[in-house]
Amino acid sequence: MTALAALAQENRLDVFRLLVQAGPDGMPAGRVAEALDLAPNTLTFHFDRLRQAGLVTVRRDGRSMIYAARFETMNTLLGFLTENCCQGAAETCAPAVCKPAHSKRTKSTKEAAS
Amino acid sequence: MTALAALAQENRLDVFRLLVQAGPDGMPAGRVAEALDLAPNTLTFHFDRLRQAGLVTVRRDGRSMIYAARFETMNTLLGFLTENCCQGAAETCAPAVCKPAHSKRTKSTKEAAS
DNA sequence: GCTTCATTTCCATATTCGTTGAAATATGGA
DNA sequence: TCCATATTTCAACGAATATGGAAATGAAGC
Repeated sequence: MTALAALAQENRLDVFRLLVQAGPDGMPAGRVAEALDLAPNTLTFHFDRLRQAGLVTVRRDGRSMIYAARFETMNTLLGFLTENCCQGAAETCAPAVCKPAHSKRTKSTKEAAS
Repeated sequence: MTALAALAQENRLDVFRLLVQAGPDGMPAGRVAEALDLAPNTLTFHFDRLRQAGLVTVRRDGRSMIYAARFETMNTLLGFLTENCCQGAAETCAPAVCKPAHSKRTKSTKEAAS
């Protein structure tokens, strides 16, 4: 539910999409701010929401903060939404899966895919 | 986007789930209010949001208003979310589909499935 | 240690949201 | 016509949200 709410906001959805495109390596906050033309403090606010929802991870690299999408959570959300749709008839519903655009088969993506 | 926002609220999500369970024939507002223990005016507010998002339709039956889930819109939303996830690599992503639990193959559901 | 760069924290503000109570509207039946 | 039922409309309120400016924090380079 918090993941759903986190994505239900234009700017946050844009941020997440951008991070999905960036792939598992993520991308520094500053580049996101520049790409989406968002004030850095505003962006921090949205990052917090996304992180709280488990949709994003952060790590520090020098003075930059690198944010990256968590595909696992996105897949859980998609699973929840389809389950929601096909109550009691799961077999009639195709499962939805979210993978990095250019899969690098890292540890985390393997887990998410399993 | 409005569909995403519409579902990102506990009560509204519950309402939608209930309507999905109810299937294409839908269910009167009063029954929804009773099932979820929501005040009728509050419920109208949420129905409006869902309708605005195209997630729900209404028709009058006697003094009751019958609300029904629109699977088509839900499928569009799922499509959007997976597209969002598999940018440029759609073939690596399984499509998500939302169907009524007990498919009755009405005109509208056939359209949604196509 | 000082300065610069990247990001966050804090505080204020305007807006939107979800809910409620009271009154209005529409339908069906006696 | 009068009444009961089902739902909506309206006005109001507190809470949460999104955004902005100013100051603080942390890391790197001189």
